[in-house]
Amino acid sequence: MIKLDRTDRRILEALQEDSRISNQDLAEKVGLSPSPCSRRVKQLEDAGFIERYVARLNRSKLDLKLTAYIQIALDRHTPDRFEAFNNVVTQCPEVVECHLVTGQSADYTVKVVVPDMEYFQAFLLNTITQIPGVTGVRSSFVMKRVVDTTAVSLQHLG
Amino acid sequence: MIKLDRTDRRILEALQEDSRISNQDLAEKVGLSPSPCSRRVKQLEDAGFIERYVARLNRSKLDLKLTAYIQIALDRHTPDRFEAFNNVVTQCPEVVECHLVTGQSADYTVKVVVPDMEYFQAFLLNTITQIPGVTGVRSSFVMKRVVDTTAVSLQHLG
DNA sequence: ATCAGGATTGCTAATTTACGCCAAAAACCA
DNA sequence: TGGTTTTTGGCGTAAATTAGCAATCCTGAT
Repeated sequence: MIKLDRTDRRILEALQEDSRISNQDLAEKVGLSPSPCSRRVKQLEDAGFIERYVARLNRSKLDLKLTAYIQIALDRHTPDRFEAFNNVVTQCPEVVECHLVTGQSADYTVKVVVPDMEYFQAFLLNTITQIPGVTGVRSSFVMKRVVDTTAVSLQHLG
Repeated sequence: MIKLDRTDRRILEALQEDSRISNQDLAEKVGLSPSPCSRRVKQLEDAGFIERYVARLNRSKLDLKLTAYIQIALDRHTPDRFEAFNNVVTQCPEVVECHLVTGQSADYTVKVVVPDMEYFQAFLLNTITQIPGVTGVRSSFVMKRVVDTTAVSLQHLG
């Protein structure tokens, strides 16, 4: 499958908003009967357009009150430096995002979700700054979440 | 509902990984029979621990090849400045995250997902820099996604 | 240790949902 | 326009979800 028609796009948009919608309701929403709707969903999964279905939790209710961005610079840009960093960060459950980015002072942008500042400080000291090659570290903290979604725009497709 | 026991945590962890798991499989995974399992899921939803269920899409397959972080500074920190900014950014489908953050040079950190650099440049010029009060704008681009999950750690609860 | 009181579990049954099969309709291409 | 391919929608079967109810487990107090 290569090309997506308007119905496929509407299915993807609906599933981005509510992945637990029943196939019947989804079919009605996109103007299809249940049979072809479930077929298309399965095709979208098999073709890799849908990567996974996840539940989003309320972080503050779960005592995860602090979200932080950490800008990290490495001393050298060698494969072993990157590999070491990636290996550690991938194993940290506190890390929800980690990206290698362009820019002047930072190589990595890391987003962590933790209970509080005390936890964060320990994480920074015991984990991040222990990684070989990590030199510059600069943190900023989220005061207010204005937008936080996983849904991407599909407008450019139609 | 206030306190979560080990079974609740295992349910939340499983749903963070795969929200479309059948109730039967979920029940087996957490060591429960289907009935109490579905009851607990519903309670976790009603109590607000589970906010929503979403599908995550393959961005590059959907021609969304560029992810960018934009650091934005405002000229003044007045309510009308913040309100104007939030209103615009909330309406942009390209914006997947926008946070008011602490820090020296930036007030907002905005994450956008767009098809390419040309689209990004137009978005920056026509949308972001048009918002009253926006002064400093600095962009960095994601070269490699090392970690990108929505699942948060629940270790601290038990 | 024993015994209520409350909460949680597991079974069963009824409703709802999903999925494969097949003919009909639509779209596509020469 | 005619023939081919693809997609659709309805039907029937199988499966899953959800509510009701009795039994069990846990908790806390005497």
